[in-house]
Amino acid sequence: MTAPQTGPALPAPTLDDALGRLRSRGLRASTARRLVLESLFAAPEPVSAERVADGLDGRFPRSDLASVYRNLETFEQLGLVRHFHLVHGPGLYALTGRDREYLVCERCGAVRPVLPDALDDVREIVRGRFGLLARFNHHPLVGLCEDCAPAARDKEE
Amino acid sequence: MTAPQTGPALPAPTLDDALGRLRSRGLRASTARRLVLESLFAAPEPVSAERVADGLDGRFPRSDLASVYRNLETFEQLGLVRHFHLVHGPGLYALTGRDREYLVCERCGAVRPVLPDALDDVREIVRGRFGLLARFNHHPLVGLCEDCAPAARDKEE
DNA sequence: TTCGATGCAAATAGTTTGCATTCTA
DNA sequence: TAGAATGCAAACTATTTGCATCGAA
Repeated sequence: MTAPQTGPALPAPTLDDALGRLRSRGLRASTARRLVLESLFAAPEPVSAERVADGLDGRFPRSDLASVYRNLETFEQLGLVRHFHLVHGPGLYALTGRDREYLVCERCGAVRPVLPDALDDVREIVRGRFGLLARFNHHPLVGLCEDCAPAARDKEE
Repeated sequence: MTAPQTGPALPAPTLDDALGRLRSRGLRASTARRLVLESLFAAPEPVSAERVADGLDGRFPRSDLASVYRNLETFEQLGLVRHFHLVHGPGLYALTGRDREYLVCERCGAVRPVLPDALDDVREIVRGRFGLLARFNHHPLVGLCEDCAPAARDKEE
């Protein structure tokens, strides 16, 4: 298992910028990598590796899924990309510089992205009490949304 | 997909109690089910389905993994069992009445179980601000522990 | 004597790895 | 042209499902 290197989160504003970052580290700006990056720049929302491999549902040529995973990991190590997990489904990838934290309903799956500072006071409580620096950008804060809480309460007590 | 029924969380203090609960719902107290319950009563810590199938690493006779999953789900619907996910690895199962919430370090995997009321003020903030009833018993509160926070900060900024 | 439950095998989702081939620097 | 990256297949982890058989009530 490779050490979990998150990499410095230095967003690349343009595709050429990102390719330049690759080259400057001695990595190669291959067609396959360009394709993945194009998809990420084109996607308004975080996307799964599979959607990237599908060329964003056909908007770009297909690429190999295994290579997409490898390349997304490379980009993540360079700080170009971040990925996170919602409760269900595949991991989602997005360019850095668009970072959010996520709240998810474990019952209906509803996702709510929030700006990181919206949870700073929570972070402060958890850090003070348990010495843990809480982060909700890679794994979300999970709970029950207003629609689901009543139904769940009935079943539980 | 079956509707996510959590079931009323009524702990069964003894094995016979749990078997009785099965019978009272018209379900059968089979040998396989007895075996799973024995493992859960014998385990001091939450256990994976695989460890249960292995008879708690040989302390009990083996059982079929698929049946173990089926039975754990049945028990969960009866409110006898709860399961939760840490960041890595399989889901973990434990008898109800031992409920905890979990804090996990996303970098080193360190797990810290806490009593549910230790996070009540966090719950209150999140509910007030986002209308989400936060729960950290099924999916943990994830962050960086004191050992890992400095290393991660270096790589990220 | 019924259904409910079992055990085996096979399928599933998401992701990773091995390896011969291809392409970039 | 050397070594990085690709593409395909195969492995992998955790879990679920189909189905013929078995067994508890």
